[in-house]
Amino acid sequence: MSNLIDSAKQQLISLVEDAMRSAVAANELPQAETPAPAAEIPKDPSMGDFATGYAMACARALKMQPRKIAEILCAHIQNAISTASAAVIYFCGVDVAGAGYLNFRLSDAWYQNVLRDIETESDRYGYIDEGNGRRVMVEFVSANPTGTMTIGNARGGVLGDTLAAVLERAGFDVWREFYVNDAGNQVNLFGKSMRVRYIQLLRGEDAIEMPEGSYMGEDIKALAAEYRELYGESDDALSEDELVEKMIAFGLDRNIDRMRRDLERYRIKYDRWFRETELHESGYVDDTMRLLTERGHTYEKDGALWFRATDFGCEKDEVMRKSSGYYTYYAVDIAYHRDKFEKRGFDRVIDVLGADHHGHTLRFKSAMSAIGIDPDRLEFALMQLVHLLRGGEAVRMSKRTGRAITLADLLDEVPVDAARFFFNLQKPDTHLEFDMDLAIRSDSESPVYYVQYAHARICSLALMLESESVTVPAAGDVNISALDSPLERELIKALAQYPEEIRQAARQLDPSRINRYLVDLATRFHRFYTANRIKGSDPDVMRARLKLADSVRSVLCCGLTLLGISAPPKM
RNA sequence: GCGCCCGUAGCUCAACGGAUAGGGCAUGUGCUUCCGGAGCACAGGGUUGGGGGUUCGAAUCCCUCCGGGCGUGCCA
Repeated sequence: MSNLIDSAKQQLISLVEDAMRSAVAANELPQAETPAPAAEIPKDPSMGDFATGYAMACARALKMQPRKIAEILCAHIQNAISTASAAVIYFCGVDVAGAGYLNFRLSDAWYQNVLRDIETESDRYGYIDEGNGRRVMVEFVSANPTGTMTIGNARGGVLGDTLAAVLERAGFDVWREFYVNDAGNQVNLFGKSMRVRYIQLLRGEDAIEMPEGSYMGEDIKALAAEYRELYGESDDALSEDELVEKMIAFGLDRNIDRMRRDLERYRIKYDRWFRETELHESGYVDDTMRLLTERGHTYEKDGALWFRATDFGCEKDEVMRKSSGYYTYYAVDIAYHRDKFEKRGFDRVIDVLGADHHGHTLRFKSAMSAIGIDPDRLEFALMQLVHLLRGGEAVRMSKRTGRAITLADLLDEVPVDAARFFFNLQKPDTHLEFDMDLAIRSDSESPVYYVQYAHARICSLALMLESESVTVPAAGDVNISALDSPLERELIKALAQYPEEIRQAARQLDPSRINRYLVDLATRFHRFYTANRIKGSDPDVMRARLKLADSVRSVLCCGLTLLGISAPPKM
């Protein structure tokens, strides 16, 4: 449960605040309303491990030169540092730089604590208690069961799954859910399309035409063929409605089963596959519409039931129940989200959606307000769509044409480790270009191998030293001053950054931070490892460096595990 | 038309409002009697789409224009 980056920042802020009070008390600085100090990490470590531009921020309020303010504060902080107990103070020095920056140097105690935390927390390192056990549901993929999953679902799957993993480590009680749209127009069309293909199989292509708007994909033909194999040819005698209904049940079961298998292959497992039909059958949609009406948020027009969405800032009102008597997807989704919050008691709900659904966000929040649920409890992780390239050309994705590259195709060609890493390398709100050809030959090029290689390298080093009776020492036995080069200090700081990355990833709903962090950590390790011999060094130095390397191994393993990627000891 | 997202090196992406805007790929030059060369070091590459504004300080916030993506259904 440690976060030494954050602890150091807090301590820095306290030191600055105390110094401010002391300086005012000593009449060195005037009493004034000043902004709260903020700690930052300079890009260039030669400017300190931590810094604050507080003196600059105060210049206007104090009507003094920032540099002068900084010098006064600096003297008080130096005094505080020198009189504090070495065991609890994270800084060993502070100085004034530039226009008025206060630059802080970390103490040996801080560095030693980093290694100690990684050792004691082991595979739980990076777990923080930001969530305090609050229950959060992450709903993701939720692909339409009338078709196959696409490359876009490959990105959404990794985003949702790793976001859930990040939230777990941030201290939330996390639930993964897949919403199955197994009712409505699309499903009906799906059944009708299958029926026509089935009849064509029995009586020939010319016997019956695919109606306008049908699902034209090969997958529908394949399902019809499977159906024929299972049930024979006698179902030709059923009425159209009977046959369609039977085919829907059959087709959905097949497709959902396939999705489940493909996702498991992709290392994604859900706590629940929630069926839309359940909301209809239990009467919960009716009940939710009744609630909406009771609260005065609906009206009838042209034979349809409308939701007064404009009362909540939407552009226009929305149909809840069509004049045909059927509910719209939107009405059902309102009931579904009410179920998440009211029936099942989740504190937060995060929906992972493709950016083409961004128009939903305000509508959903409005509906939550309308039924008395705080809309801030519902959040959206929007993900830009994937542009798939093959042979240098864009591949269009369409369920209807069946020309799309599916998730299953992807997994046939690209190793799961690489796919999971690649799709989560960029922030969700950037368009992602996925070059199939590049991914396939990515064995040695993908950044995932770079990270795994660092891990494997350390494992084999430890193994080799062990054969010479050199084992990894305990953190308390490490002479931290033996790790005094900039590369080593930077590497330890990078290790300390991991819990902070989890926190930021959880706050920003951006798990791709972890991927970039791991690449950065691996880079720092490779640099350190190239520059510093371990085997054959002075025993004190060797043991300290070995401990450092082993700490890197441990954190790389934590991060890769979080991402659902293997951390092999050999490659 | 209106709304949301994006525009950073040849390509692809980073950068709590902070100091000289960084990494990867690609290009060029080097590094192995020694712990894994799937690695490392160095180099070239930029008016952060244009123009205003806010302030000690802007890739970041505000306005405006340009360019791209996506929405804007009694589809889901």
